[in-house]
Amino acid sequence: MQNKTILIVDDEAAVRDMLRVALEMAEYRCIEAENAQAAHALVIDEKPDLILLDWMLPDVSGVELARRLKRDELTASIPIIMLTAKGEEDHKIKGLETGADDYITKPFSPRELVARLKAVLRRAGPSTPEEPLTAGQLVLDPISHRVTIGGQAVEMGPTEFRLLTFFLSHQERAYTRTQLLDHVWGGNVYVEERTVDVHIRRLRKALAVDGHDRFIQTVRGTGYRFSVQTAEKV
Amino acid sequence: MQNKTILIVDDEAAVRDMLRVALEMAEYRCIEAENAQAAHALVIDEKPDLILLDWMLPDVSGVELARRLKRDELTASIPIIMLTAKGEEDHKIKGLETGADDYITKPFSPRELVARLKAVLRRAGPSTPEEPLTAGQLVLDPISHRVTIGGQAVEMGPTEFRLLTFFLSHQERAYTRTQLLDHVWGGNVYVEERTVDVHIRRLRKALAVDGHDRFIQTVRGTGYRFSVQTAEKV
DNA sequence: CATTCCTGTGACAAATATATGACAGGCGCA
DNA sequence: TGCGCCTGTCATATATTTGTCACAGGAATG
Repeated sequence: MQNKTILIVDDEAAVRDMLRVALEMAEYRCIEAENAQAAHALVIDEKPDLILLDWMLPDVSGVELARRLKRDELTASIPIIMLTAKGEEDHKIKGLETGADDYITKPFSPRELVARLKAVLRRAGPSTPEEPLTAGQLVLDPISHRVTIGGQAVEMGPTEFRLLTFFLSHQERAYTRTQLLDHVWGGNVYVEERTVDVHIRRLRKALAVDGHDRFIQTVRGTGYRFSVQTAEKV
Repeated sequence: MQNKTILIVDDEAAVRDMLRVALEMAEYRCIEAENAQAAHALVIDEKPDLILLDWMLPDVSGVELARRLKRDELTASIPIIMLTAKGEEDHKIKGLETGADDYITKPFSPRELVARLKAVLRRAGPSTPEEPLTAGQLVLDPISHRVTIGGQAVEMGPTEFRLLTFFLSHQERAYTRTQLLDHVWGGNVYVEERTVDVHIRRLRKALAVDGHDRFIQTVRGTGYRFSVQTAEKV
C-alpha cells in the first residue's frame, strides 16, 4: 500500500513532533505547518490525504481554516481531524459543523490517534483517481494507469510511474534526491541516493520516444527538475 | 557538506563503537559519553548537532536526560534520537513525548541509522526560501532553481548560483573577498582569495546576456558590490 | 612617465557529480 | 519450481565544476 500523506497543523513544535513520530511509526508520511497560512500553501502543494488541525492557531483559527478548505473545490474532499484541548469540548459540534470529519481531545494516546485516523481515511474511501496529468504532449491517466506521448503509449515500471506522477504534479520545481526519495519512495524507506539517478535514467529512457529526453533536467549539485517549458522549446 | 558533530550516549562501549564506526563512515564527527552526567557536560561544551541517546543509562535515565535538555533554552534545539531495545517498544512513544525527535529500535542497520539521522537533521535545518529574488530584469527563482534575465534563461554553475543568491539578497553593499568566502563558500574552507575573482568573472559572464555586465561592480581595494541601479542606468 | 598595486582573463588538472550498463536478489505468476 | 520483470547497488565512463596559475591590462601614486 502506498503511503498516505498527513498534514499536521499545530503551532507547538512539541505537539507536531509527537504526532509525526506516532504517525510515521504507523507508516504515514508527514508534513507539518505551524500556522494556517503555511498549512494552506502545503495543502495546495502537497495534496495531503488527511489533515490534523489544531483548534487554536496563531493567525487564523483552525475552525476558520477548515471552513475555507472545505469550501474550496480542490481541497474539499480532504478529510480533516480537529484537535481540541480539554476545556474546549463545548465547541465539538461546531468543529464538525465547519467541515471537520472527526475530532480528538487532547491529551490522547498515539494509539487512539492512529485508530481514529485510520477510521476517517477508511470512511473517505479509496482516494478517487483524479484528472489526467499532462505536460505538453505527455499525458498520464491515473485511472487507466497509462502514459502516452502524442497518443503513443509509453511503457515503464511502477517506480517510474510513481516518479512521473509526482513530477507531473510538481512541475517546474527542482528536487533533491532526498526529497524525491521522501515523496516517491515514501518516508520510511532507506535506499541510496544514487538509486534516484538510476530511476531518473529509466524514466528518461521511457519518455525518450523520439530519441530525446526533453522533460527532466538535471540541476547540477542539487537534483532534478521536471519541466515542459524546456521540453517544448527545442 | 560540513561535518556535523554527533554525541553518542550509551553505557556499553561496544554499542558506542559500533555507532561511531557507522557514523564516521558517513563523515560525521563523533563524541561519546557513557553516562548522563558526562553527556550533559559534553553537550554544553561541544554543542553537538545531534544526540544519540540510549534509553537506559546507569545514572539518570535517558528519558530524563532528554527532558532536561529539551527544557534548557540553550540545548532545546538540538535534535535527539532515542535508542531503545526490542522489548521496550511500548516506551517508544513515551520517549518521544519527553522531547526526542525520533527513536531507533536496536538492533538496527547502520544504513537505517544514518538515514534517520539525516532525516532528523534535515527537518531541523533551514528551509529554502520560497520567493523569487529579483534585481531589475534579473530573476532568480529558488524553487525551480532557475535564473532568467528578461525571461531569457541564464546558465551557471552551482557556486555562481549561490554567489548570485547571496548578492541578490544583499544588494547595494560592498563585500570583501573574505566576506564573500565566508557567506558563499561557508566559514571553514580554505581557498585563495583570488578564487573569488574567478567566480565573479564567471558570474559576470553568465549574466552578460547582451554583452555587458551591469550588475557586479568592482570596488577597488576592497571587493565587489552587486547593484541594480548602476545596472539599469546603462 | 615610471612604478607598483590590483583586477581581469584564459588555460588547466584535479576534484566532483552525473549518466550508463551490468548484475544478483526478490517477487509474483503460471 | 522456473521464468520474467523490477529494484537497488556497483563499477565505469562522461561531463562539469573548481581552485590556481601566469600573464595581460588598468589604475593609483609621485
